[in-house]
Amino acid sequence: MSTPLNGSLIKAFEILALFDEDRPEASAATVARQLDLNASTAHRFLLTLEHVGALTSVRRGVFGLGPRLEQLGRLAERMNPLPAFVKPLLDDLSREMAESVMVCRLSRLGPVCVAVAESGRPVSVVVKTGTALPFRHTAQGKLWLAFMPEEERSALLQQTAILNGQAPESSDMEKLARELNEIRERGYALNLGDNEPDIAAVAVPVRSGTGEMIMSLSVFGMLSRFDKTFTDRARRRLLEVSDEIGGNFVSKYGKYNAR
Amino acid sequence: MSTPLNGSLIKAFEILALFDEDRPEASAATVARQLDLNASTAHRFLLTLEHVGALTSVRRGVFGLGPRLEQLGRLAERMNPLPAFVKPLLDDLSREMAESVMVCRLSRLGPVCVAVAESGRPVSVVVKTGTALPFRHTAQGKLWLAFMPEEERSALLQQTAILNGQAPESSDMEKLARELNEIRERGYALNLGDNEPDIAAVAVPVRSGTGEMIMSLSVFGMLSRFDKTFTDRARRRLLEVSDEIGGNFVSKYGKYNAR
DNA sequence: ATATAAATCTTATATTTTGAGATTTTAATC
DNA sequence: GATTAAAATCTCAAAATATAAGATTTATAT
Repeated sequence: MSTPLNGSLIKAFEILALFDEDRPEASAATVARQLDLNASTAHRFLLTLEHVGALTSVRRGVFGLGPRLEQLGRLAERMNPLPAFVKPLLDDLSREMAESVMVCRLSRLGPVCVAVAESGRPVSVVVKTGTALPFRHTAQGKLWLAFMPEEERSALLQQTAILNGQAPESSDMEKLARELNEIRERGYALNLGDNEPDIAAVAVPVRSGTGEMIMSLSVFGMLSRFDKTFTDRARRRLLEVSDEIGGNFVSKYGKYNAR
Repeated sequence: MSTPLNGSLIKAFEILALFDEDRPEASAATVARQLDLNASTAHRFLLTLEHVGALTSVRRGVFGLGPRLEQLGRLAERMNPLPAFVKPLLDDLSREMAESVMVCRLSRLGPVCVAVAESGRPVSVVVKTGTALPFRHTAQGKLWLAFMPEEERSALLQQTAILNGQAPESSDMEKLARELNEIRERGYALNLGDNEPDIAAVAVPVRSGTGEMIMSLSVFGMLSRFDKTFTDRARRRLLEVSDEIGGNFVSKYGKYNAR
């Protein structure tokens, strides 16, 4: 057969997978029970994971996720392969639509552009990779809000308001909630000059195999060029390409939750 | 002696430590050379790390950090032990100063309050953990800006400006640069009503063993109570406690880079 | 004080990991 | 096209380590 894998390492990551919001800490007894390991083996794994910084000792016998994972996680985010994967697809789509196209992942700052193909038109909108878009008033931002869990959306909107130094009006929140409902039903988001007067965008979700939104894919450009014919065509093409990205990226890179 | 550690797992994390900005990808040959491993062993580790999602295959034989690390990193950040560690120290200091005291870590949103001890005064400033402070005009924000690398500061200021929908004036930038220079020379930052008219704060860096800033420690309260005598005393005490936090936290949890 | 459960340590043996060597793949050169 | 060299990948017996049974220590409740 092919190269066998290292069983210890697999077990170690199974241990790391035990931690989540509902289980922020674990003891050797917990690990032993959950993974059907001998207590001594569980204890040794925990001590080793602590030694490498992946876990940290909360108190005697109890461990939580550690700083090394934070560091590696941040490094991994800065280096992920997504941009290289989608760029060729974006280039093709951009040529076809004769507008700029981008893919965004979610960050706490808002949807962050991770890959962009520019239209090459003399007058067009320029967005650089790494740019975070506002959640409110952009197609990408509203799309992410529409498809994220309610508690997360509330927390995020509150954070954004604090940063902007203003409290959201409740009538604004209701209007937004209605709009997000529409987006969920339609399956795409539109911006016709809401954020910047002359800028328009159509955005669709890219989904993982289990249906959750992992990226947004959008066409954007000058408002004057986004008539109904164009936006309908864009929406359809975007949804086709997003299916292609979702399917191929997942099969190539495994389940990839961008959030 | 005590419980022996699992050597395979240690080696796996040594492999993960090979990746950084200057080495975003690695092959089995690279790993074998860097860690003095047999090529087959190196190959097996890489395949196993890919299997668990810690690495991802960029192309045949070449791997980069993978999505599982991103997920674990984000989870770890949400659950780190820092708040529990510093809270008793903050409580003591808050009682001594008769003002509120907090520790912030850096996030892209700004310094985020991870632990706070409130003063218990009838009229005082309330900040909750999880709250992100603005970079501009707060003592904590300016402190972080002062001690972060130039490229990172520029990128961050640009991001913040985009989110706020305004471009920074160049005279503002020069004024800020002078102010950040002062902060670096003094070793602490002050806010006397810059952000909110009635709020004052003194903030100092907490450093790791290698000298980089890993947290900010600050006293904050009503401006009317922050005369020169108080701010001088606060600054001195903060610097003493920050040394204590930096030394103890690092020895307990290892090198902990909050950024 | 006693009892119990869990954390931690010890150590012989069972199991897995290792690495030498074989095979396959790829890229460069002629 | 053929040849060469380096690296990726696979195979399998020997070496090394991981495992787990059992002992000891610790903490908590009564």
